[in-house]
Amino acid sequence: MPELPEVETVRTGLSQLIIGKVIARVAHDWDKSFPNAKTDVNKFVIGAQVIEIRRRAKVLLIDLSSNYTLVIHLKMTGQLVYVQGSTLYSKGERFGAGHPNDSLVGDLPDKSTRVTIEFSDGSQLFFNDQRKFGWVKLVESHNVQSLKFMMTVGPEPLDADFTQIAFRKRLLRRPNTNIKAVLLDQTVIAGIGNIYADESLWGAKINPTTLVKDLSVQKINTLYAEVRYVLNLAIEKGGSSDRNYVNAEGKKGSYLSFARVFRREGQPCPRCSTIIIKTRVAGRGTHTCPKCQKP
DNA sequence: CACTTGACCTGTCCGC
DNA sequence: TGCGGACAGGTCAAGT
Repeated sequence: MPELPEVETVRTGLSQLIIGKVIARVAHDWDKSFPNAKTDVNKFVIGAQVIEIRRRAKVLLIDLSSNYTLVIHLKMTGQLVYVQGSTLYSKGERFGAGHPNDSLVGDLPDKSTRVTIEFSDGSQLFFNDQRKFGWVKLVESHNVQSLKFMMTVGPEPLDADFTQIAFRKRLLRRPNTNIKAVLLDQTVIAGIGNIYADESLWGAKINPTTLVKDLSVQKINTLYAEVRYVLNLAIEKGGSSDRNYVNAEGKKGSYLSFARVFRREGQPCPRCSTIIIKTRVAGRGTHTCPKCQKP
C-alpha cells in the first residue's frame, strides 16, 4: 500500500481539490469498504462541507462540517481519485500514452470502485480498491483521537520533535525482535511499510534480521537519518507506484525509479555492485545487499 | 513475549 | 492456451 509518503501525497493533493466542497451524494457497492455507511451517511455526510484533510500514520482523515470525520485506510491497493466534472476519459487521452506520469486509472467508476462521493458541483471522489482490504469509516470528529488505532500508533517519524533519542527509545521497546519487523510495527513508529523499511535498512547498512538489542547507538542513529531521508525523498517524488498506487489526480509516483534495493533483486547494489537478493523476513519479501548488509 | 500462519480479496506472473 | 501456485505496498487474530 500506500505507506506514509503515498498517503501524504494523497493528502496534499486532495487538500487542494476538495476542501470547501459540499457532499451531495454517496454510493458504495461493497459493504466492508464502508461499514457504517447505511446508518449515518444520510444524516452526517450528505450536505456536509469538507473542512480539512489530515493524515496520521497511513490513515487519512477527512473532517466534515457536520463534526464527523471520514477515516480512510487504503491498505494494499486503495486509491482516492478526484475527477472534475465528467469522468469520461480514456487512459491515453487523459495523460498521454507513454507519458511518465500516465495514469493507472481509466474511466471511473470502474470495477474496483468501492465508494463514490459526489460533490454539489458535480465533481467526484472515487475510492477504488482492487483487493477490498481498505475501508472508509465515519466517526464523530471528537471521537477520532480515542479510536484504538489512534491511541496505540507510534510517533510520526517526520515530526520536528521526533529526535534520534526518541527513535532509539521506541525501537528499544522491542529489543528481542528483528529490526525489520520493528520498523513495520505501527505501534513503534508510524507510517513505515515494506518499501521504505528495506530502503532505509540498506541506507544504514543494517541486515534486516538483526535484533534491535544488537544494534549499536551509532547504527540506530544512522537508521534514524535514513528513515527520514527516504520518507522525505519519497514524498518529494510523489510516492512509489508499483502497480496500484496513484495520487489524488490519478497519477503515479516516481520514487521507485530512485529505489536502491526495493524490487531490484538480481541487479547490482548501487554502492558496491554486489547482486541484490530477495529473501523473506518478518513474513515479507525483503531486499538486501548481501555485502553491505551482512548479518 | 516473539514469531509464524492464515484471513481478508483480486489480479498477475511464472512454470508446467 | 490452460491451470495451479506463489506472490503483491497492510493489518488482524489465532496458534506455537
